[in-house]
Amino acid sequence: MKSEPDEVSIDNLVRARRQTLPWTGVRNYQARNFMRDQMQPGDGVLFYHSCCAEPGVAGLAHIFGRAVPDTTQFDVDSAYFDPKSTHDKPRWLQIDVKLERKTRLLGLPEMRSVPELASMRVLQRGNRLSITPVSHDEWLAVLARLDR
DNA sequence: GCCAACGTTGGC
DNA sequence: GCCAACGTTGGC
Repeated sequence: MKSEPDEVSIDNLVRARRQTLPWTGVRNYQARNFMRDQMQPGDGVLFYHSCCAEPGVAGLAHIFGRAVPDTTQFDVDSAYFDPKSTHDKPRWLQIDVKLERKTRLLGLPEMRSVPELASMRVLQRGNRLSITPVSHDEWLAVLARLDR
């Protein structure tokens, strides 16, 4: 799951109450559908910092609970307000993410150097999805690399 | 349903 | 700040 650290960083998650944050602001249907259809409570999450000086995996987390309507879509004061969404038919979803641990930064150049991560979705050219699946092998490769 | 225009993302 | 890439929008 990608986030701009200026918006929400791994340190925000470390300091959050119960070390849990609602993942709000996803405004892409494919990413929303991952939350709705694919993500299960307990699923592992790689917390990835994007759009910053040092992009890369900054921590590990897991999914807590199920996807529910994103509260920010109804908040007129939010940058994520969506006037076309209704309470009856909410368009966007959020899901709780709970910290596992902050890790050392596994930076993008290092990730690109790992053969097992060559086809990782988040690293593909042109990928703009803020939520992308991670295969079991990719997960293991990231964990192994973090232990170095 | 097509497709050009536009806005956003994200690495550098 | 630049630029490539992509998703969304809206006219037709």
